Amino acid sequence: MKPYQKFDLLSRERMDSYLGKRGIKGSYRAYRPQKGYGDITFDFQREAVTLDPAEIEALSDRYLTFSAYGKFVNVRYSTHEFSRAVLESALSGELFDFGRRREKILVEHTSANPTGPLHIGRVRNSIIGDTLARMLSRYGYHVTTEYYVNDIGTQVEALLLGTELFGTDNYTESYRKIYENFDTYKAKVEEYMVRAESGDDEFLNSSRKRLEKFLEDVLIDLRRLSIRFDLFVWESEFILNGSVKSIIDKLSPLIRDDNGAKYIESGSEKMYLVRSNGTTVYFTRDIAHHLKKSLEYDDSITVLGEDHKSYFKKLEYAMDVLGVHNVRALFYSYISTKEGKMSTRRGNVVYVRDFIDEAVERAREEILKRRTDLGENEIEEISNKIGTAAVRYHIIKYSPDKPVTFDWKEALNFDGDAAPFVMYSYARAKSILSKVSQESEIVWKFNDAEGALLKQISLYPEVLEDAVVHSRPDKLARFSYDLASSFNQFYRDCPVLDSGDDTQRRIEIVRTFTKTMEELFQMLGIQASDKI
RNA sequence: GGGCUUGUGGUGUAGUCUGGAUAGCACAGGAGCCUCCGGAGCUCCUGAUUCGGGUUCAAAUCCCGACAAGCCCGCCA
Repeated sequence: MKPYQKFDLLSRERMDSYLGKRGIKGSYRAYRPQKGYGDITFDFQREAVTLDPAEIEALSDRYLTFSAYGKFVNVRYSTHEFSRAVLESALSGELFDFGRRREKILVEHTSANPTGPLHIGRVRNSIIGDTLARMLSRYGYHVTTEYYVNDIGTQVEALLLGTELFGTDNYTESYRKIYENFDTYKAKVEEYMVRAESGDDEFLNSSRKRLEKFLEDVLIDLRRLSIRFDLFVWESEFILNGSVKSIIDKLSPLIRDDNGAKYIESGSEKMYLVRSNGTTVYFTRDIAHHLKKSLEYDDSITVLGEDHKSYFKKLEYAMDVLGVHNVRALFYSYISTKEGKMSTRRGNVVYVRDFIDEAVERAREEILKRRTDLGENEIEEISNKIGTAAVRYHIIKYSPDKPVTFDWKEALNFDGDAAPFVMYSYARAKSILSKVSQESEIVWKFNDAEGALLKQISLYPEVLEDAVVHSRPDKLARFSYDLASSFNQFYRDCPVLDSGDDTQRRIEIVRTFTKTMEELFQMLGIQASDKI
C-alpha cells in the first residue's frame, strides 16, 4: 500500500475504533486539510457530537498525532515514520507502480484539416490530447492516439481544387482563394465531393497523396513538441467500407425527408445526414467513425474545442440511438490574442513554429548568459529542450475550460511557474547525483526538510489519479511546479554530499525526487536535461 | 431569442465536481539571503472571491436572478 493510503487507513481505523468504543454515532468526512492542519482531517461539523480533546489526543502514537479543535479531528503523520514509508515505497518501486488495466482507450486529438501550419489555438488541442494520452498510459491503460484526417467534404475539396488552380507552394493561400470567391468554384467543389463520395478510388488516392504532403507540415511542428500518433484514420474509409451506408440504414426508421435531403430530429434540432445532392455530411461520417471507435476500444476520448460542444451533443444523441455509450469528449477553450480571436486576415495568428522558435531562442540567450563551459552542440540541444518544454508547459498549465489570452511576454517569461524552473531544479538534483562517489548504508532518521520533500513526492499517486479521473492534464504541470519548489527548499536546507550519516539517505531522497520528476516530464512531454 | 462556458489581489491563475478552519501559487512592486552540492534559486512584506437574492450552523464552492467576456445554434468541418 502506498504511504498516504497506508497512513490514511491507519488513522481511519483508529478513529473508527474510538468512535465504536465510545458509542459515538455520527459520520465524518475525511479529506486533506489546507496547510497547517496536518495530513488528514476527520470533519464532524455536520454531526451533533462533542469530542473530548483529551481523549482524541490520547489516540496518538509514534506514527500518528491526533488533535481536536471543535468538530475537527486532525491527524499529523510522524515526519520520521512517514518519510521512512515514502522512501521505502520509492526504493521498492511500489510508489511508482500503478498496475496495468485491461481497458483500451482511444485518444483522438488535433485532427485539423491540413490547410496550413498549426497555430497556437489548435496546438492546445494537440498538447492536451498528447498529455492526456501519456498520463492514461502511465496510469495503466492501453492507449492509442489517433489523428482523424478529413479527405472528404467541402473544405478538403476546396483545398484540393485551390492547389490545382493556384499551385501548391502556398497551399493555404490557394485554399483561401477558393473561399474568397466560393460561388465561382461551388459547382467544381461539389463535383469533387460527389466523386469522392462515390468511392472513386483513383480520385481518393490522389487526394490522399496530396493531403499527406500538407499534413506533413502539421506533423513537423508536432514532432518538435514530441507529439506523434499511433494511428491516422482517413475519413473516406467510412465511405469505402460501406459503414456510412449502413449507419443510414440503421437510422432509417427515424429519418425524415426534406426535398431529398435526409435528417433525424431530436426536439426541435434537425440533424442532417444527407444533402439533397446525395452526398453525406461530416456528421454522418463521424457517426460511422465513432461507431468504429466504440467497437474497437473500451473508451474513447476526443479532444475538441469548445465550439464543438453542441456538435458533439448531437453526435452523442445519434450514438445513443445506436446504443453506443463509450465515446466522450474533452473540451477546451480557445486561445485568443489581445487583438481578439485569431484570424489570418487580421494578421494576429500565432503559429506554433514561431512560438517554438522564439522560446528556443530565449532559452539560448539565457544559457549564454550563465554558462561558458558548454559547446555549441550542447547549447543547441539544451535550448531546444527548454524552449519546446516551455511551449508545452505554458499551454498545458491552464485548466482546459479556461480561456487563454496569448501574450508573448508572459509566454516567454521563464521565471516562476514555467518549464525552466522545473527543469532547473531537476538539473540541480542531477548535478548532485553526478558527484556521488561512493555508496553507504542508509541511516533512517529524517528531519523536517527531508520530510517536507518526501511528503510532496508521496502525493504523486493521488495527483495522477485525480488528473486521470477528471481528465485534467494541467494538474500534472502544477504538481511538477510544487515538487520542484519543494526540492529547491530541500536543497537550501539539506546539504547532501559529505554530510556524514545523512549522506546516503539524502542521496536516495534526491534520486527519488529525480525519478518522480522524470515521470512527470514523461507525461508532460518534456525532455529532461541533466544540465541547463 | 435558445443553449454552453468563463468571472478570484494591479496582472495571470489554483481551490468549485464532493460546502467547513487562516482562499494556495506565479508575475509585477517592496525588503533581505552567496566562507556551502548550480542564484533560472531561497526568505519575508503588500494585495483578491463580479453584483444581488436564496439554501445552510457554515458559501469562492450549491440554487435563482442580474452584469461582463467568449463560443454554439449550417444540406460547413
